[in-house]
Amino acid sequence: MQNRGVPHTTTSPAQRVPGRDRPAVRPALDRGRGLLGPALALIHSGRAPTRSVLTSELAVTRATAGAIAAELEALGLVAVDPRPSGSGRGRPSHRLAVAPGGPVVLAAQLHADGFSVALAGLGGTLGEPVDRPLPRTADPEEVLRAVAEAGARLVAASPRRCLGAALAVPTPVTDSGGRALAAMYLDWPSGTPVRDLFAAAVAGALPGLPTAVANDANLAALAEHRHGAGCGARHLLYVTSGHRGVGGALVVDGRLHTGSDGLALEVGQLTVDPGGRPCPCGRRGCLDVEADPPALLAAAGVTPGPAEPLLEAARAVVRAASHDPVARAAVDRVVECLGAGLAGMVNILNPDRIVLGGIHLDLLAAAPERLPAVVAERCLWGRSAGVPVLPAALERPDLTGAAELAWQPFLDDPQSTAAG
Amino acid sequence: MQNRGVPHTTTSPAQRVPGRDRPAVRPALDRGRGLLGPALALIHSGRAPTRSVLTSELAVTRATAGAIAAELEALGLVAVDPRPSGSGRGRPSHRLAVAPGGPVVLAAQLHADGFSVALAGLGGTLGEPVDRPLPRTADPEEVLRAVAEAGARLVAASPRRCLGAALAVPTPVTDSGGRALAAMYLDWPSGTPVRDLFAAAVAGALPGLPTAVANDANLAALAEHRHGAGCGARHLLYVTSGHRGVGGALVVDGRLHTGSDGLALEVGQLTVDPGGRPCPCGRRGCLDVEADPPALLAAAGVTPGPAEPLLEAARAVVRAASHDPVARAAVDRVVECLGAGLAGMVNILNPDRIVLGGIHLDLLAAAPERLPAVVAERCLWGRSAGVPVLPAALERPDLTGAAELAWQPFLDDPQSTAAG
DNA sequence: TGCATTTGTGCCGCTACTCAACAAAATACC
DNA sequence: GGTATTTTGTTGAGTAGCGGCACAAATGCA
Repeated sequence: MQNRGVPHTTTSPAQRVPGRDRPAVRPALDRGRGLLGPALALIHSGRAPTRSVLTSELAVTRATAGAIAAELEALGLVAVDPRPSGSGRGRPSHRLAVAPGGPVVLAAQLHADGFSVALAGLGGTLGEPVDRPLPRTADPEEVLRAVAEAGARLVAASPRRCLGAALAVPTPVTDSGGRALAAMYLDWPSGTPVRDLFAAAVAGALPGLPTAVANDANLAALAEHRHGAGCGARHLLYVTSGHRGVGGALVVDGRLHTGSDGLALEVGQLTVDPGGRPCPCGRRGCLDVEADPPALLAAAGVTPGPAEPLLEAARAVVRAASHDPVARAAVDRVVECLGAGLAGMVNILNPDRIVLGGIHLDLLAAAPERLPAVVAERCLWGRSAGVPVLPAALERPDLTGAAELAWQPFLDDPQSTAAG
Repeated sequence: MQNRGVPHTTTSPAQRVPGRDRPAVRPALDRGRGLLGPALALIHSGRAPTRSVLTSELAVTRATAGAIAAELEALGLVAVDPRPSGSGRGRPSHRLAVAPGGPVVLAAQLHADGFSVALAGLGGTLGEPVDRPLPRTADPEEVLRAVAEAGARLVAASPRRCLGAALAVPTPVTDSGGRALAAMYLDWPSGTPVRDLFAAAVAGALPGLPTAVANDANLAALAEHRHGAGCGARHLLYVTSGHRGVGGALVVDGRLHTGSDGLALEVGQLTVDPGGRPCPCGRRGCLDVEADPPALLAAAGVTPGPAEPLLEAARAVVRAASHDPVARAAVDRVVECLGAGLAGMVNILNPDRIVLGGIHLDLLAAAPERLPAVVAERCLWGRSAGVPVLPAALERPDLTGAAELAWQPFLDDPQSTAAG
C-alpha cells in the first residue's frame, strides 16, 4: 500500500508551508485491502481446503487466488502444500492449510465455576486449556489480573508469537462502554467496566497486546458458526444455558448481530408458558425460568448439592429420563417450553439453522424428534421454514469464541499481523 | 471497466481454440465498482447535501469525491450546483442534489382497499399517486395486470425514463421463490408466486423493465430509514398495523434484515397478554390480536361499518379518547399490549430506534409518554437502553418503500442506469 | 500413447483510488 | 479596504489490486 508517512504530524499553522495541504479527512485505511481478509477467513474456517476452492469461493481468477495464497504464505499464516490433493480429473489443486507454527492469540473465559485460558492458532484449534477456580475475592480487578497472569504464563511458555487476547464473560457487555450489565455469577456490580479492566490487566502482564471482551453466548455462537455445527449457515441462531437463564446469539453473514449496543438476543424474557413459574421480572413463564438447568431440576423435583454445578445436575436428570418417568416428564415439559421459545425467536429472526448448547444440547439429544416438531408447530411458517435444529459441536465453544474475537482484526486485515 | 465481451458464448469443446482458456468462475461483476454506489445512496437519502460532506462521509480525498460527483452528473442522476452553499468559513462547497429530470421507477402497492401506483425519482419523492379499487376478481394474475397497466399509463405520460418497477404486498414474501404466504386481504392462496406473476404482468405492459416484489412493512421500514423518521439509525425497528395483524421490519446498516427466507420480523405471535383475546394460532394474547385496529375497536366496543376501512375506524377511536373514557381505556389497554410487544422485540433485536406506523402511530400520539415508558419498563435493560420511539414521517411509506426496492440495483451500481 | 480436463503462473492492462501541489472563493482580522 | 486564513475544487502523476490472456504442468480416460 501507499506510504502514508507519519500520521498526525501536528503542523502548527505558523510553520506550515503555504503550498502544503493535507486531505480533509484521513482516507479509510481499510479500503482496498481487498480479498486478503476474506481469503484468510475461508482458510481459517476450513471452507477453502484447496486453491481451486479458494478461487471459486472468492469468485476471482486463478491468478488472483494464487497471488493471495502466496501473500498469506509470506505472512506466515497459511501453508501452501503443492502435493496433490487426491481424486478428480485434471491437475490436482494445491492444498491450503493454516501454518503450523504461525502466531496465536490468548483466549480467556470467566464462568460460574472459575476461569479458563488457552492459546489458539488459526483454524479454530485450541491449545491445552488451563482451568482455575476464581480467586476468593469478587473484586473484578483482581479476578482479571489472575486471568491475565495465567494467560501470560501460557504465552511465555509458547514459542509462537501472540497477537491479541480476548475474554468471554457470562453477562451482556455494552458495545459502547464495554460494561458488564449482569455478572450475576461473579457478584460484580452492574456497569463494571470489564473491557477496560481486562485491557489494564493484560497491559500489566503482556504489554502491548490488543484486547477485547464480549458475552460468552455471542462468542460461542461465533465459534460454532466458523468451526462447529453452524458452519456455512447464513443466519445462525445459537441458544444455550449452562447455569442459570438462557443465552442467545445470532450470526448473520459471518458477523455477530449484537444490536446497537451489544444487548441483542436477550431472549430470556420471552413468555413461553403464561401459567408457568414466576420470574424475577415479575411475570410468569419466561424462557429464563422455564428452560434452564434449575427449571429442569425443579420439574424433576431434584435439589442439587450446594457445590454441584447446575449444568451437571441437570444433565443427570436428562440421563435419568430414559428410565425414570418423573425425569422423563420434566424433560418433556422443558422441551415444550424451549421449543416455544425457539419458535418465538424463529418468527422474529428467521434463521436458517439453530444450534443448541449447554443443557439444551442434552435436551435435543433426549427429544431429537419432538423439539424440532415443537418449533415447527409453534412457528408461523413452520412447514415452509422447517428450521434444522442441531447440537453444538465444539468442546469449548466459549474459549474458541474468545479466540475468534481476538483473531477478528487480523482476519479482517491479515497484513496487520506483520506489524507486531 | 474491462470489456468482458459477450457473456456465456457457448464454446463447444470441438470449436474451442487449444490455447484459449476461460476463468474457472465468472469473477464477481460487482467488485471494483467502488464508491459510486455508496455516494449515490448518500445523495439519494439527503445525507450528502454538499461535495465536502460527501468527501467526509465516504472518507475519500476531495479529488475522488469530485470525480465521483462528476461521474454521477454525467450519468444524469445528480445535479452539481456550483453556487455557494451558505455560511461558514472558507470556500463554500458545491451543492449536490438529485437531477430534476433524471430517471424514475414505478412504485406499486397492493393493500386491503385497493392498489396504488406512482412514479418516483431519486431522493424519495413520489409523483402524484394513482389509487384504484381492486378489480372484482381475486385472480392474482388479473389484479397484477391491472396494476401493471395503471403503471404503464403513468410511465407513458411521463417524459422521464423508467428504470424498474417494484410492488409492495401485504403478505410475507419468500426470498427464494418470491411466493406470497398469507395474502389474507386479497384472498390469494398461500404460495401464490407473486414475484413471477408481477414480473409477467409488467413484461406485458412495459417490456424489459426489471421488477421486484416484497412485503409492505419491510419496504415501509426501508423508506422510513432512508427518507423518514429512521434516517441515520443503525438498527431501525419499524412496527405498523394498517388493517389486521401487526407487521414488523428491521433495517440493519441500511439493509433490510429479511432473515434467511424473507420471513423475519413476523412479530404478530409474540405473547403480550397471557390472559388476552384468543388468536387464530390457538393461544391467547398474541400481539396480532391485541395491537391491531380490530383489537382497538373491540376494546372500545365499536363495530365498524362493513365498508369502512379498519384503520380509519380505529383512528376515530383514538381521536375520541380525548373526551370519551371508554375510548381512553381502550387506547390505554392497547398501548400496554403494544409496549409489551415492542419490549419483546427490543430484548431480541436491541435496535437504536423504533418507528411506528399505521394505527400505532396514532397510539403513540395519544400516549407519547406512556408507550415509551412501557417499553422501557418491560425491557430487560430498559434504563440503559432507553430506545427512542418515533412516529413514522412519510405520507405513503409503502409506495416510497417500493420505489426504494426498485431503485436498489441502481443505487448499488449507478453505472447500470446507463444501460437501459 | 494421445487427448480432454483442470490447475498453476507470468505478463500486460485497466480501474479506482491516493498523493501532492496549486488555484479559487469565501470569512476574519487589522 | 487589504491581507491572512480557512476551506474547497482541480489537475497530473503514481500505485495496489484485480481481470484477461496465453502457456505450462499434472492428472484421468480411451
